[in-house]
Amino acid sequence: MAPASPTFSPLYRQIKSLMMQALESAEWRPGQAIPSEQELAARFGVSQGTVRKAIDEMAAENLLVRKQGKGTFVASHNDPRALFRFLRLVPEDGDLSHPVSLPLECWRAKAGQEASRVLAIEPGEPIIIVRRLLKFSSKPVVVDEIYLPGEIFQGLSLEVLQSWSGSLYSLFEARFGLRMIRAEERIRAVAADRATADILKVKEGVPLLSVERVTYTYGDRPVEWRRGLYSTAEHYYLNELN
Amino acid sequence: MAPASPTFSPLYRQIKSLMMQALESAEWRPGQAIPSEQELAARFGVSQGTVRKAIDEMAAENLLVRKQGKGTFVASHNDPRALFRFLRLVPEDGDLSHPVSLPLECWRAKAGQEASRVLAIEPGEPIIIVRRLLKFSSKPVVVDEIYLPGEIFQGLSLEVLQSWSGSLYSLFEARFGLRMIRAEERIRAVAADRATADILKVKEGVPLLSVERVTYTYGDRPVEWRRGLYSTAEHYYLNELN
DNA sequence: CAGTGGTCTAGACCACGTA
DNA sequence: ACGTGGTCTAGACCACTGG
Repeated sequence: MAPASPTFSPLYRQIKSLMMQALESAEWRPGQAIPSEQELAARFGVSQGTVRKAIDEMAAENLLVRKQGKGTFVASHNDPRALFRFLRLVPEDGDLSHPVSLPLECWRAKAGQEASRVLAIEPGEPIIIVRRLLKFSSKPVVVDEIYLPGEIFQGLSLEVLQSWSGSLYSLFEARFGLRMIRAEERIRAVAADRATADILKVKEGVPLLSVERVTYTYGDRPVEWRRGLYSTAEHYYLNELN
Repeated sequence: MAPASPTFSPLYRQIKSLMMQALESAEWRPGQAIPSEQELAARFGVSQGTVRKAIDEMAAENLLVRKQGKGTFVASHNDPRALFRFLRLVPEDGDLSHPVSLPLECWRAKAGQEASRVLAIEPGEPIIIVRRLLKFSSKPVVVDEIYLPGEIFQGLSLEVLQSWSGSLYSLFEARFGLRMIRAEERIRAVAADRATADILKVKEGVPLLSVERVTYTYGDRPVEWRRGLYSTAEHYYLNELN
């Protein structure tokens, strides 16, 4: 008898993967509209409903944004709705003012054991390390140390960082064509060391949140590794469990 | 001219809300199969596709679980897949053994300011407080203090807790007909007090994760407030950002 | 085999945004 | 008025499960 197909893939998933290619190859760029459902149906030779289901899934994954009456757009970190997608820290009082990013340092180095493992590059390959401070209402709350593959982020410097007014990820998107689509955070409680305590204006030894984040772009490629130390005296990390 | 309808609600959402009623009224119980899509379509007088879309949304919200060839089931906390839906703590080494819950105390009290606010009950109304320890591979890792509305949890006692082998929420579901469907966690870093340090076998003052959780049942009714203190020496809190 | 959910189609009509 | 996404229908066929 014929062997059961072990890898049945419905049409709409094949369409989806074609559309993913259009994203990865930058045929469709962040912020831009993609072709209408009718056009895509014609282009792929399927019905509108099938294209629709592919788009539905991609919208659910925050890759596309549908706007009734206007069209379907490639998600962008410039979109105000995406700004807080990765920052879960919230002020105790309901202060809504945007946090401000202050780049402190930016230097080059070679990947050590841990960085190479996390970023899936060879040990010794160039990386870029950024240190920056995050302020809420002028108060220092987060110190981040960010590790980036040098290969991808050529030309990144403290000047570039300081002259950019938007979020880090919108800079990465605009300047390096890199869209962050998913991240994992590992959270622990640690005691503030001397240097960090000074920057965050807390006492040495105060408990801080240690937030390690690995961020992925298309194809689950890790492209950022960062460790943040969060002062939780007047802020907390908010997580919604569904 | 006719006023524009300010509250347009598509058919499938109306169907969805009818199905939500069937859940809340316990017409359909956790673990049981709901009627087939065909039957529901007939019952509500709509096409199968419309029922389908309602079910799709509810499945996305973890209220229902579809099983091809078998039917659609009401989600249950007894389902092994649901066990880790609310516990995000993970051992540093990939140890997969289930954590064990050890109830320590259970007593009655009257709701204070904070408890009444969070649980949306009147100050002075009866509440039940549970303290319990969570062990991973026989090591104490989490101390929880859990506040429950006495109204709902009548008959809850230390004996009941100790004689239950499953998760807390599966107990709540089986014994009190309460299904937890959503939660918010507020996370901070704090120093271990003496009592907690003793229980978790760490030194006083060690940084711990403070995890405050409010859990909601159908209709966004808060029915649990708990505060956990997590030792993150050999474990971390894992959060996936999409 | 019958029954369930899963996919795909084609067509009609509605709501929204823009011009 | 037109084009977009959003809803709804009816029907055909496929994949999976269990008797």
